[in-house]
Amino acid sequence: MKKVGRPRQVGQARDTAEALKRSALDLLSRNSYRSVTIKDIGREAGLTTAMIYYHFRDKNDLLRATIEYAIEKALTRFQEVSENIDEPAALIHEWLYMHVNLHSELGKVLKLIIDYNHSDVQTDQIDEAVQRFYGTERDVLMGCVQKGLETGIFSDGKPEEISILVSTFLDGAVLRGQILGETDAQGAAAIQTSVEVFERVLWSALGFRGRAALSSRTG
Amino acid sequence: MKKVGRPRQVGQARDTAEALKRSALDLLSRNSYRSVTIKDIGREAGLTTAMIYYHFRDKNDLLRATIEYAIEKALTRFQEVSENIDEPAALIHEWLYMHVNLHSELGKVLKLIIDYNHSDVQTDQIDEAVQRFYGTERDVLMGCVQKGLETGIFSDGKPEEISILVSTFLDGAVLRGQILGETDAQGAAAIQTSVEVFERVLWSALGFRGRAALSSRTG
DNA sequence: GTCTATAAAAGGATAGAC
DNA sequence: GTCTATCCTTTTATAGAC
Repeated sequence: MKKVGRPRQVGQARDTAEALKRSALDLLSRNSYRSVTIKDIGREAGLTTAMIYYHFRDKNDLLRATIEYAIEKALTRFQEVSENIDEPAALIHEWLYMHVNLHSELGKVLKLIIDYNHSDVQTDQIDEAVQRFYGTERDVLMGCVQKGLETGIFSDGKPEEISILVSTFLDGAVLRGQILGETDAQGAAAIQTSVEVFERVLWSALGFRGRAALSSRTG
Repeated sequence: MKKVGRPRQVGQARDTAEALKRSALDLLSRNSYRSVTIKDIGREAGLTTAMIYYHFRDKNDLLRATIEYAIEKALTRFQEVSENIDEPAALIHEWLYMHVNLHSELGKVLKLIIDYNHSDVQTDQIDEAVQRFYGTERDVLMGCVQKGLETGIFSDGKPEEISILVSTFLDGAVLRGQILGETDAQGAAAIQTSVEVFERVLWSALGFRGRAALSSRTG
């Protein structure tokens, strides 16, 4: 069922819709859904409110599109990291520090998910995107532990449990970055410290004894 | 400068103000500040909107009072736990499981703090209350580690680092409880699992070898 | 201390011109 | 595809009776 006929300025349209989503993401990561107005979003994108209703059904629809946009962008990052690293300990290491480096982006996603969960807007589409988001993390982490146990570099830990442990901790770390550091540097520093400590503790929980080689690369 | 003269129905007034704060807390823990209306809060408390303006300056003032109210209640709980337990490992254990048992209350506080941080309402009073909240946790945890190292039941770990590790993790756990379990049981289960795993990992990080005696009490 | 009624402002949404 | 102008609803806040 492909759309035919003349696609008039369709490139332009996509740009505008995306500009609106970017503006919405930016504003929604700093303020709640209800406190960000249609006018705010339009102004931020250099457009008027009417344009939002041309590209989206209503404000809720823009929220849906924005959350999906943010999650898909984050998932792309997730894949870039996880596809290029085979060695389990190295991948976990990268996973942890990806959260330090991208704490600002990931903080926005987390903030949006929290906001969405506490809003009256509930759609299957977003629910699935959120599930995909956390599911990907779970798959990556469980896969790492599993593989590490098989190859013998890890001697301890259940994949399911470690996965929950890590992703719960990282949620906390990213959240702290959001709560503490309004100034970006402060947030980054807070996350960095806690992740460093956590990594050491994690290696110990996994019975991993080769961290010196890894941490010299990034730390 | 003490107020004298007849304090007409002053007890009643305090009750009403507190009822409003309780209603506000309840609604604000499930919805954002901007999406909760003055009318909602009034209705929840069985009163009209005008009463809010009798007891509080405006909506922002009610938010401020509500956050302080929630934080003070949580701090009271914190003290109840930390005052009655001397042994460091037992106190840390209780601290962790307090977050499981009170995940609903603490989730509300966390939600309010996040909301406050992302609102345009910024007051020194609340900032101080938030600092006191996290400061208390920090003091308790650092105190435990310090004492444990001195008495020799812990053989490893820096107080500052462990404190950051634990409180960051617990933020994540409580947040997960909020995100996942709209149903209270689900949230509790999710937190419980992750805290159990974390506790084991933590004892290992502290070089603590007596956990069997402790976990049999609560686990 | 509490209510009813209402003013005043803000926000979401649409119609119609270009 | 985009803008201007505007309508309608919701929400905050106040005045005044009881």
